[in-house]
Parts: sequence; C-alpha cells; structure tokens
Amino acid sequence: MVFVRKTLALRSMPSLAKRWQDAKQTAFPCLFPLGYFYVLVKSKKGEEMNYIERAIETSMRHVCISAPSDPAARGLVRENAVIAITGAFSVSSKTVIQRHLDLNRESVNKLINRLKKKGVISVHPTFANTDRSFITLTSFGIREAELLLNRELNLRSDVSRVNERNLIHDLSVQLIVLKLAKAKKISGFATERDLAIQLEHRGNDPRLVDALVVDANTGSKIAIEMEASNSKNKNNGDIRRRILTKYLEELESNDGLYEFVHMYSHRQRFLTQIEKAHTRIFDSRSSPFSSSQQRLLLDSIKFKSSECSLIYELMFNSKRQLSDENGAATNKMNYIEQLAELEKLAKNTQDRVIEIRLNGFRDAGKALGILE
DNA sequence: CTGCTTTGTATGCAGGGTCC
DNA sequence: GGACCCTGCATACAAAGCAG
Repeated sequence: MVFVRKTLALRSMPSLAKRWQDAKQTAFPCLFPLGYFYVLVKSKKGEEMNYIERAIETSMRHVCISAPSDPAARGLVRENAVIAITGAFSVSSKTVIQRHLDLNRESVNKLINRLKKKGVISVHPTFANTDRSFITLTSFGIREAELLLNRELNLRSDVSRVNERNLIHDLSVQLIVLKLAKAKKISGFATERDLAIQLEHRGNDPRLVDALVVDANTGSKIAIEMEASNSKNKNNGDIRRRILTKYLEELESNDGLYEFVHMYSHRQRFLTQIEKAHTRIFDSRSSPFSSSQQRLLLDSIKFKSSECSLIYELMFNSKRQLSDENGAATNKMNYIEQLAELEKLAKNTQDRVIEIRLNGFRDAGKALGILE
C-alpha cells in the first residue's frame, strides 16, 4: 500500500517521475522490483494460488470504478483504470477507454495525453482499427500496472509484439468484458494472456479462449469467444467439431476451466452460421458426440447476438464519427440500444406484434442509414 | 491540380470542486 | 487560501475528403 501511494505521488509530478525512471534504468536496476516482489503470487490463506485465479481475484479492483466527486481524485482513478485495463489486456484503445469510462472524445484525448506525458503509456499509430491508434504501456507503465493489479504481468513494452491483425478482435473482447464488468454482471475476469501464461503450451494451448469471466450471481466460470471473421465456418465443419471437442473437455471435467461458453461477434450472421454448423454436426450419423454430450453442449454454449451491433458500431464501422456532436453519434447509440432491447423482447416473448414492431424499427434504422 | 469543407486533435481559458 | 485538476467551451491547426 505504501508503495502504491508513493508511485501515485510520483506520477503526478512528471519531472520527478522522469528522473525516477532514468535512475531506475541506470543506477538502480534492481531497486524498484522490490516494491512489488513482496506481494508474491500467494493467497491470503498462504497456499499457492494459480495465475488465473489470481487474475480473476485482482482484475476488477481498478477497472470497475465509481468516480469520486473530487476532480483530482477522479483523474487519478481514471488513470489507474486505463493502466489496469491496458496492463491486463496488454493493448487497448481510446474507443474502449471512452466507452468504459463514459467520457467524451475530448476528455479521453486529454486523459491519454496526460498519461503519455507522464511516461506511463505510449500511443502507436496503426491502420488496424477505427481509432487509427492503439495504446500500450511503457516499461514504467508496466511496473505501475503490476503494482495496481498486484501480480506479475510478463509484459514487454516493445510494440513489435502487438499483432495488428488481431487488434480489432482483441479490442472487441475488451469491449464485452468491460461492459459486463461495468454492469456488475461478473465478479472477475482473466484475459487470454492470463490463461496463456498459466497453461503449459502457451500460445497454442487448445484450452485457450478469448477471455474467462466469473458470473457475479452464480459464481460459475464462463468462457468468452469472439468471432471476428467467419473463416472457421467455411470448409466442412471439421474445425467446428474440433472446437466443440475442446469445449466438451472443459465442460465435462470437474475442474475444467469453464462451465459455459458465450459466443460473441460483430455479425449476427456469423453466430447463426456457427449455430447451424453445430446442429449439422449433431445431426450427422457419424456424430462424435453422444446425446448427453450434445445436450451438455447445447445447454452450455450461448450465442450473444444482442451485442453484435455494439461491436460492429464501435470496432468495425470505419465511417463512425469519433467526435461526438451530441447528435448523430449518440442518437445512433440510443437507437442501437433500443434495437437490442426490442430484439431481446421479441426473442423472449415470440410475440408476433413485437416482431412486426421490430421489423419496422429495423426498416427505420436502414432509412436513417444506421443499419445497412 | 486548387480551394473549400469536414474531421480529429491540441491548447488555453474560465468556472468549478476537494483536500491539506 | 493555495495546490491540484476536473469540465466545457472557444479556438487553432493539420490531415483527409471532395467537387470542380
């Protein structure tokens, strides 16, 4: 705790922080790590705790914030949220931060610039997302994140490790996880990175999913899967069968990594394609799954189509306006939220009248250029 | 190509809060 | 009261988009 306070003070004085950073790199390379070394990965009871559990336990602390009324304190809390998010996911973007902290574009720019000035994060231009840039932590920022999250992060500050081809996918996962966190639907989460760090085969471990969240009410673990392309649905469904087998292994196991799988995408079409592929596999005479296994898979895999438009709008729509003029952009968000509600209602009630209303609402969206 | 508009970001300022 | 930094607003500016 003492250390956290100290670094916060340091961070609010850029020149001092800079000097501290320089000193760290030259004169005392071994001094600073002592700060977080004493909080070694152990639980309160003292027994060894695995990395994923540790991540789940600590993940929400700085990510889920209630903004204090004191502007200065609020600024620091927000800065910490940015550091915690970027630390946990290894990259982030202005759009994700903006959405999570409920800020306007101007305020995010100021927040990010402030952190940049303090030497905590760096912003890299790219063509791979709608922001045209992504955020990573500097080596100084990584230390800050490790202090905040109270665990080792195994992060590197060099940008060449960021795979720009996965950027939108990764940011979409963040969007969903953070939305769940903010809505208090989950009590903790572990990112794909966290899983990879603990699992033996690292990068290509078959048990890897895009994120792991813990349901706030039931405490059950849920795997989050994000389908950003439909490449896996082409061919003969062999890939889907392998993926199902992978899920089944965890679902059937008593100490599996997760009990449910939630599928997300920016396109409703991709989700229905996956659902269809599943039924095809189950229906085929040579189906590798017993009927009880099929039931388990059907019950455990849920398709979250209500988030499609949100993900599309924030991550994929290159025509989206970044500056919010309190007009088009917010109207659009309102429309999309209303649409999602209506879709949910139509699905739950199966009411013909609501379905007609939904179709009308969709048509209106198309006429206004919000939907395609 | 030019000149105009739009878009995204940066900066300075006023007015406002909390905490020591 | 001063340190600190929030917010919104006005303004400036560069880059991109676009019609002619």
